[in-house]
Amino acid sequence: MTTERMIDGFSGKKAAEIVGITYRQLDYWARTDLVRPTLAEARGSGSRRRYSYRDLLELKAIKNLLDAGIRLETVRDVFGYLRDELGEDVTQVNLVISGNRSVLVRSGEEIIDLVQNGQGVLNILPLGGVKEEVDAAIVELFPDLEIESSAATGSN
Amino acid sequence: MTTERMIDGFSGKKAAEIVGITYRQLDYWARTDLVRPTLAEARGSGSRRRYSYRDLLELKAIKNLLDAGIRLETVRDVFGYLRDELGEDVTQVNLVISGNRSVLVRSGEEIIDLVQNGQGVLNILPLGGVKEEVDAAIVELFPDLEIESSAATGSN
DNA sequence: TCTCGGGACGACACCGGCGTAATTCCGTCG
DNA sequence: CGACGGAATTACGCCGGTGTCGTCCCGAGA
Repeated sequence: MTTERMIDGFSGKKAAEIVGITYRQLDYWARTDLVRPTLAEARGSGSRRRYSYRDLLELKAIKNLLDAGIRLETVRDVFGYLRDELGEDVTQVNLVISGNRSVLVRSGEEIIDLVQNGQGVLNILPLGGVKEEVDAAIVELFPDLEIESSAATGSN
Repeated sequence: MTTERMIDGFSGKKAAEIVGITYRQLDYWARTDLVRPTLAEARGSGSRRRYSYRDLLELKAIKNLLDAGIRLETVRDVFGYLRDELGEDVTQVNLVISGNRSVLVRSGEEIIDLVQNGQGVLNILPLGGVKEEVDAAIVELFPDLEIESSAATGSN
């Protein structure tokens, strides 16, 4: 607050800490167009990326998929679809990945149907948990940051 | 039938064809102790592996997990657990992989519970489908082989 | 405007999971 | 018994996904 107002968002290092990935992964994903910082891209060596709160949600969702043993290649396909549908009501929605197809599902009933008909393997990621995990990590690591349920402010 | 009776089981090449993987994968998996032929191991160059019908089920289950984008490393962990539980009633049972834990689940209700409590990602593989797929592939590729629901005879 | 530090960039290495040959046999059949 | 075909073995290479370093440079602070 010394100057006037810090730029919103999170630095690369902080984003990596919050979602629990290495900086190398964050960097690699940014370069290969998996998750790029929406607030500020890198413009050459020495510049600084700025990640939005929604970027953190995507990063955390990816982290969860990786922890579940999903290949990064598959994650790329999934988020090609998911990026459009990822609205503001991420709460209580489940992401279902069936082979190379991805669907957003609300109720548990729909999931049963998919399992019944289910050919192939279903990967189910509860997106609500993602938001909770990110928020928890923020208050734990950087308690001074304000969180207002789907929007946050970051400082360096 | 010229000699007397062919040795039961499937050759490596046939097993690979039936489950839809490359021979190189089958070989690599056998050497790295993911799926080894139960009827006859390799005893040096020139020898021949013999795979049982249940081996085919495991191979096909693995193939399905790979197609779903699961990392082979994770598959290894899963089958460390699954190999004991993989009884004869593989029909209509679902394999649920939660992180590094794996569970066998019968009804769809239990799945919903898991999703509701669900932290992390759930991978669901319907094992019944595996058996159907293998049987179908056998009759399609080698119609002369007899299939008796959970036991089969192979010739070269 | 000078400095100084953090962060992007580039090159390199490494390991897993195969593909692609060439090689070496075992088995079986004539 | 001698040859031949099919299958296991070995060697080599490739590519994806990171870890590790060293370098370079932007940006904030004074």
